[in-house]
Amino acid sequence: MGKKPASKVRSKARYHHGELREALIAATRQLVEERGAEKFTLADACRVAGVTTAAPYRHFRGKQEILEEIASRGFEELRKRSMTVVAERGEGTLEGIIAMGQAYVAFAVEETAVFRLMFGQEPSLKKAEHVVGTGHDCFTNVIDQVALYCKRNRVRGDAQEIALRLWTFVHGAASLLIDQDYNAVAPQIDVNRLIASATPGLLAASPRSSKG
Amino acid sequence: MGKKPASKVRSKARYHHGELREALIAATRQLVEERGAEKFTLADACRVAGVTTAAPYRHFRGKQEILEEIASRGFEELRKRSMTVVAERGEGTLEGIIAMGQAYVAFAVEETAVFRLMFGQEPSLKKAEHVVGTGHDCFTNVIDQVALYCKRNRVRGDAQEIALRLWTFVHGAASLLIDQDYNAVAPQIDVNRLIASATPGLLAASPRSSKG
DNA sequence: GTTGCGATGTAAGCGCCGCTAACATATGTT
DNA sequence: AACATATGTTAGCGGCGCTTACATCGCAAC
Repeated sequence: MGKKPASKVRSKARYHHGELREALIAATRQLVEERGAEKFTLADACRVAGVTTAAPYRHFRGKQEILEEIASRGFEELRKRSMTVVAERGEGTLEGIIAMGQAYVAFAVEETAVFRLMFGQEPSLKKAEHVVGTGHDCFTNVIDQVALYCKRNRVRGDAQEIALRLWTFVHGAASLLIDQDYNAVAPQIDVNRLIASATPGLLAASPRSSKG
Repeated sequence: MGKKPASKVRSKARYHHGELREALIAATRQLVEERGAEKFTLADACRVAGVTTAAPYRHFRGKQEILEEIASRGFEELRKRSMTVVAERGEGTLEGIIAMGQAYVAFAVEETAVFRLMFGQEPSLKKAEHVVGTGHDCFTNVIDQVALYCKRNRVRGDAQEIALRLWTFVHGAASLLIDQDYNAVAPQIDVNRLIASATPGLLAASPRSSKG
């Protein structure tokens, strides 16, 4: 009992971790992906990283700030994926645009918790400048592709509005899929096919709609 | 109404509340709408209802079960709204279907927190039978309208798939709107117009080839 | 009307959380 | 070597979800 400097099983019970910031981000990301962002506790992340629960406050203002960092990195990765996929399928083509949508959903499925953080309701995240900034860059990419498509195919219509339609649809698909809301209604749905089949209709110019 | 002789006037500090279950549901709904479902604490609801924090456990298994009840009632209200709006605009018409989508978004805007509960990721809600059931009924309504529309307009295509497309789009619009994700990209967006302009394209049968 | 009992509320308390303040240790510059 | 700073620890505050044991109420049987 009492105090003693007895070493633990750990090779070297360092007093200082050394890379605690990154270690906490990694632990948080893992735990959030496992148990969901709502059930995540900072204390658990501390245990994974092997530090006490007060340690994180040397690197982050609080729990929220770790989540912000993860969301911001998520936008960067999503943008990277989009650009990669479009480069493979062809800039400004229908196939490229469909592939972007499918990549969006794939990201949501593979990094569900990060995706939820990125687009969730947490108001403090909406105010974090670098989060909003990376998100905006991400969308600009879509507009560019749509504008190019419209130009090539002589589609009359605002590229921004068409891009918004596409984003809306694809985001809906991703949300309903990861929240398992399709299950009660169409458990066997193939979302990639759904996107491929809906995209052409969304890419058309706005029809003269009969008021709404 | 007054099948019960219970005193309507709040007498002084009764030991028994009398209608605690409903009072807690009401308090929860209010608090969740004010501060968000994640920040909501059962203890606060108890304070609003004027009881101790142990009282709810006579009526609910725990915090989660109150939220389930609210989600379930939300589905019922959403279905009611949908049916009302379609009855006004015309069964199986384009206008009726657009109006349903707009009603969906209106519900999400007016009852944001309830909407999030209904379609959120909380896994325990997905297992609650009456929640899933009412959600399913809600969607069946959409399929019926689309099927009727397709028959009248001789659209070849699976009504279920087309309904899924519509739901996907409209759910995406509602999500992006209430999570304020449009803000970083198109702050002035008119979602009702977006729905009206996108719906015709979504109602078409799956194209066998894109234009050109 | 009294009595007994189930339903419903309170009081007290456990373990966990986010966060803070004061203290201890490591790191690097001079 | 000595200090300044960065980084981790110990101890603790208030709050939460939930449980157990006790108090009170309402109603039915006698």
